Amino acid sequence: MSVRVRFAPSPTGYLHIGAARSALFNWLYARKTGGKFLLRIEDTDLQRSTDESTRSIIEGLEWLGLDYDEDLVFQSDNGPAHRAAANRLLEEGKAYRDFTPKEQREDKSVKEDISERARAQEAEGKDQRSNPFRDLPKEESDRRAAAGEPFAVRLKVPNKGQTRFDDIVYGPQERSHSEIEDLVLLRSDGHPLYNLSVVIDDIAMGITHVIRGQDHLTNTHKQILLYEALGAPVPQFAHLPLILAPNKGKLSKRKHGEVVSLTTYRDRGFVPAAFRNFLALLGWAPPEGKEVLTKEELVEYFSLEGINRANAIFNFQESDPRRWTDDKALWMNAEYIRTMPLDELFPMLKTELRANKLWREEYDDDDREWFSKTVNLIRERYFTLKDFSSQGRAYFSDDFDFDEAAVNKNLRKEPRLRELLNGLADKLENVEPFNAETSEAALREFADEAGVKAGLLINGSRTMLTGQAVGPSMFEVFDVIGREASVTRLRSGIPWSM
RNA sequence: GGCGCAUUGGUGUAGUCGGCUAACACGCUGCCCUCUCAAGGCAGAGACCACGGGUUCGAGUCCCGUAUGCGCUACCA
Repeated sequence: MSVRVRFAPSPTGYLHIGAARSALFNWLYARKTGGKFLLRIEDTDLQRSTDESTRSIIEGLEWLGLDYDEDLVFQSDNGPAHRAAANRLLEEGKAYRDFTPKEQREDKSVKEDISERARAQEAEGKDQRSNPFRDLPKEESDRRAAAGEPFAVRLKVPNKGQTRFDDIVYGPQERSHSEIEDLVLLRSDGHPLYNLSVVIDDIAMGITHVIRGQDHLTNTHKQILLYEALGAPVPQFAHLPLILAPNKGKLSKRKHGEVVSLTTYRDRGFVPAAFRNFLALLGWAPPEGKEVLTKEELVEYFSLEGINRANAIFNFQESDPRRWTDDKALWMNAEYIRTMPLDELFPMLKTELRANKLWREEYDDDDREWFSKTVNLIRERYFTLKDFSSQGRAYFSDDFDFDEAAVNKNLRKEPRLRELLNGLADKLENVEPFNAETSEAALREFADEAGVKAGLLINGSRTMLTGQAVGPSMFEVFDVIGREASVTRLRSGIPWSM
């Protein structure tokens, strides 16, 4: 039987990186096994679900390069099927109507509520199975329902026995039925609940392997009970360790802000392949230790068995702007930027430069060679695509800012420098041809004549030409900026009047 | 409260059937290179493998217990 997996997010906000990682693992497994990767939007919570969120999920997957097969499924379209399944179980006596009035519950105190109820139940000697309606005769149940009395539908969990399954990641799992309550399938307003919906939809979609977050590990037993009640084959399960915040708590938008949202990485200049690569390494390790892997290599090496069981911490420091996200993610991105084929980098650069009005169409044809050379020169020290339009601005435009610290360090320190740099400009004006070698020779010669260290002129030039104190080899910069612009910039009065 | 899962340097992980002087990557420190910053090269710091006990000639690896963290326990998803 061929593998069918799915990614089933609920569209209640941005795509969380944890969810993105689940999607990745599902996708990898499908591609590895030649199976299908399906996408289902779990939009049954109408209040919280938005179209915008659905769009961002689809865009996010696309950005990561995770293409899905077959048609997109909206869970909300399957409401009737969910209800029909619940009613069938009711007919077959595998579920029952619970006429207990619905309890109002405050969302914030659920956790305490649960504990309190559990303690109270224990004190009264009740167990999960103590529901007065569990064994209500069918006729009476039918009569009360017909009379219009509201009811929820609950699964009749067997008193004795246990469910067991072999999780591909976590190994054999066993849970006694006595630990499982009679879960609600249908609310009293007829709305199907999560556990029912997933199971029905997974059956309908022919899912063979359920790969999802570890937060569903214990609930899996309930779902297995449903598969069995429904007479459907139980899929294989593989639960993934969770991704936690540095304090080992939940990674949430409210607490941690934009770091958890996938779109942030797109917007802040990540190369999709780099982020995908980083994500794959959270909870999984390639068998041979090589960590920088192409999409194809990820598919080749991936296996569910290789997934780690302990939760991973997403390591970032909110207080430090340089560590706004995980160090390794940033490193991975830089690694991709400086080593990936230019052909693949160009489209991303085009988008980035265009957004900042730094793109010129000639970069695609006449100036292609110059553009390649320039990008190659500067990409080595950049971490994100954004750096090309910020730190790299001076390479693509004459209109750039001077970094004040750089001006202080490289220009103001030496009073004669303004005059010297003007002299250098005069000298460079007559260098023929103008390139890295000749500009170097000219600069060194000029330094000798003036009796100053070459470094003084080099560093000064760097700041005059790029506005910064750091950057590539100065002579390469002269070459790339060109004679005309170099000379003009050397003579500029701007930094001197700052 | 109950149940489940996890626990290897700051972080991500590797450690097959028990032999480890505990490996790799990121980060960190220093040196080299050098016109700066990176990259690269080299060197290094950092883990009594959560703790306690047991089995064994020998335990990160097996068993039991404890602690801590996380998850689930909803007419949320």
